[in-house]
Amino acid sequence: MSTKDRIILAAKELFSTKGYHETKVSDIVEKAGVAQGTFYLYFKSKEDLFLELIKTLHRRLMEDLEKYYHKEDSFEVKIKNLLEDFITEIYNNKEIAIIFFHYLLGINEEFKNIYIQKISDLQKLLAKIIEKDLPSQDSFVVSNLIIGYIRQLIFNCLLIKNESLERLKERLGQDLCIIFKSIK
Amino acid sequence: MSTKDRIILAAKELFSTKGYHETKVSDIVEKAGVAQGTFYLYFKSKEDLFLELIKTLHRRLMEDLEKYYHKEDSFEVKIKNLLEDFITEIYNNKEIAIIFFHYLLGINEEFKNIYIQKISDLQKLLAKIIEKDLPSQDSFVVSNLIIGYIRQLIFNCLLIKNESLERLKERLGQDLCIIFKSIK
Amino acid sequence: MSTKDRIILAAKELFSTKGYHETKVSDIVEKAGVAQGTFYLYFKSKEDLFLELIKTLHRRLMEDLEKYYHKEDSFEVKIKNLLEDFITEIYNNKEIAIIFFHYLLGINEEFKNIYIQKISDLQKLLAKIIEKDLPSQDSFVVSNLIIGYIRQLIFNCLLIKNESLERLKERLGQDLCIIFKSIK
Amino acid sequence: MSTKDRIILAAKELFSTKGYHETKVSDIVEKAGVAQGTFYLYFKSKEDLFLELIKTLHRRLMEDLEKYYHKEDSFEVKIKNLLEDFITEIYNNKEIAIIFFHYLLGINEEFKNIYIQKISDLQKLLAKIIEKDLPSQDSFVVSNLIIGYIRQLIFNCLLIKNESLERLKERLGQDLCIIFKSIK
DNA sequence: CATGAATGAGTTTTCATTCAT
DNA sequence: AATGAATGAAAACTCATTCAT
Repeated sequence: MSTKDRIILAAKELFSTKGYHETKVSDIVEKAGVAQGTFYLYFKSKEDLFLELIKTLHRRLMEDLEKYYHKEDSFEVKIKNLLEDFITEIYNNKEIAIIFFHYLLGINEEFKNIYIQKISDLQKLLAKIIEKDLPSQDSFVVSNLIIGYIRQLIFNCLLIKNESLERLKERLGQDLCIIFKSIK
Repeated sequence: MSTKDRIILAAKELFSTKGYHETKVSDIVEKAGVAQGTFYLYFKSKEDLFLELIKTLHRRLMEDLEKYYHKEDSFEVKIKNLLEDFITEIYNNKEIAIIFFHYLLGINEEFKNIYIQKISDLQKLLAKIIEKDLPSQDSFVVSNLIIGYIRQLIFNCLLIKNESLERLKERLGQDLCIIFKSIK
Repeated sequence: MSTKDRIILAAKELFSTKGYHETKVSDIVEKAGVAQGTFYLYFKSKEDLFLELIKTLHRRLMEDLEKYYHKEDSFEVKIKNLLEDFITEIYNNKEIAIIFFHYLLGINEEFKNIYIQKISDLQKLLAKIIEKDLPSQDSFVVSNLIIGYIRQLIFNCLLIKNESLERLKERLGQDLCIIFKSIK
Repeated sequence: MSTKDRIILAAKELFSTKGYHETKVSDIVEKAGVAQGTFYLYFKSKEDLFLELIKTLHRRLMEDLEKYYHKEDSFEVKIKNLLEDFITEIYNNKEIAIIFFHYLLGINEEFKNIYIQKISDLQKLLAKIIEKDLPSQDSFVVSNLIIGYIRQLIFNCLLIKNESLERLKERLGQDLCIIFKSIK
């Protein structure tokens, strides 16, 4: 693995365990097995690395959603597939997902604004996708509920219980029944 | 207002705007209009004050819920009254609610564990309350969904839009219809 | 002596001995007998303290010159008194004078520009003062020579030989004879 | 141009623009278009390169002066030719001249001593040359004034205005008239 | 000869906390 | 009770230098 990847891996794990401020650059480089200065060959600052992680996940989640914008499946099938893709991406980037959905908001004002912006991007795109099947006001409420649901799933299944991807999809299947009942 | 209250008021506002780490003791005392040393007459440390805020809100929310444990109303009436009381308490302690539900988890490992403990206390009590009307497995899922819903409400209505208590209750009423559809 | 003055005194001596970059904040606080953090109670940064020293001396030298702008003495008397006042001020702020006239230019680009600006301020004011007695082109050349002479005096008498104020004035007297010969 | 010369050229320009400390080895190699490690094939250290530049200019200036030690021209002709050679050498090594005459003194204690030593070498040789025409005490004062004059010329004409060699010699001619008036 | 990734000692700066008044 | 000057440990970041390729 490249030096840069070793640093990223160490950072992801530490940020998701200890939070942003309590993760020192010295923790990261120690875990990555490189010298302090090496960190700054690859990242301008601790903040720079942190935002790179956040932005990468955000871009991927957006791309995952975009693929569904033109899909012509039935509402329930589309939502089911979309959410399965979404939580697969999240599962494959557990640590950053935890950081993104649960830590980012409380770090400082700058990051708070980034969180609000990025979460609203996701929510709006989701709303646009389901607008074809629901009136626009409802699509907004539902997209909001879905984001909240995903966030809760990350907390319960990844942050607390560290469940497998299979278990995650299983839960999703069950919960979708309830959700569909409520919105149709 | 007493000196201690002035410090608490300043701290609540700053923590909820800037987060825990970015709020300096010097910011708090400046906003409270007292000297640096005065802070330590009333609080052992910055952490001590922070936890006092968190614990106070948590205790109040628990007390609000407990009152409903022995209520014999119908499920829907009980839940509706309970949530109205709950969000009223939250509204009256907006800043700490934001800190509690959105910031606490990401500060450090110690606070993460406190968050997990306290949020699970709330959720379990809620589950116990609705267990009378629902099978225990469902009560767990529903209490979980309700906490997630409340959290989302705090984010959208208090943190981002800063809406009034009336508007909050209005939304709650509308959303409960959907929620009840899904759980019955 | 106040803490701030102790820091300033230590800084002046160290900057004038070791230069700006080789003087560490840790050197200054050690010499001043205060803790590292104390430095930052009084100065925003090392640069901030350095510029405060420079600006204070520059302001004083400008004020010394300004007093002569409206004096109606003969050219030779005026110049003699003016230069005596000037070198007295310089003598009383030896260390900063050495920093100002000999070190400032070579520290970095920012300080280079400050030096060019401030030395040109002094030179222009001096030129204005002697313009009454000399044609404007000559006044420019002469003020330039005088600044150069003062600079050389600081190097030889203060930086290398550390001579007394009396010896400095004595030299000035002798040298002025030569200078007057050349410009009249 | 050889790799070594490319490094020297880059270093000269950077040192004379930004000063010693603010010029990083990474700046030099980037400007020279070579790799970081290549620097150390040709120079033991940054200091080593810097001193090589300084010593080379100093040796050349000393050699320029030495040629006049046995010249039997009249005082005025000798001084005029000598200074023309001197400023031609300086003009051809502008950047190092600026570093030598204006930056070296303020870098650190080691370089300060080197400056004092080298400038005093130059001044003493100059004094020896003019001792044949002037009493020894006067020769010292005059050599001192000449060095001060040269320094001022470098500041005004090379560092600030970047004038041509022709313009430099023109000024020298004019100024020498004044200087000769004062010392004879 | 040349490279450039890696090093780690060294520096500035921050800030929670203390304590004499 | 209240002050606020002083502390010093701890953190982010820099950069001259090395060395395996």
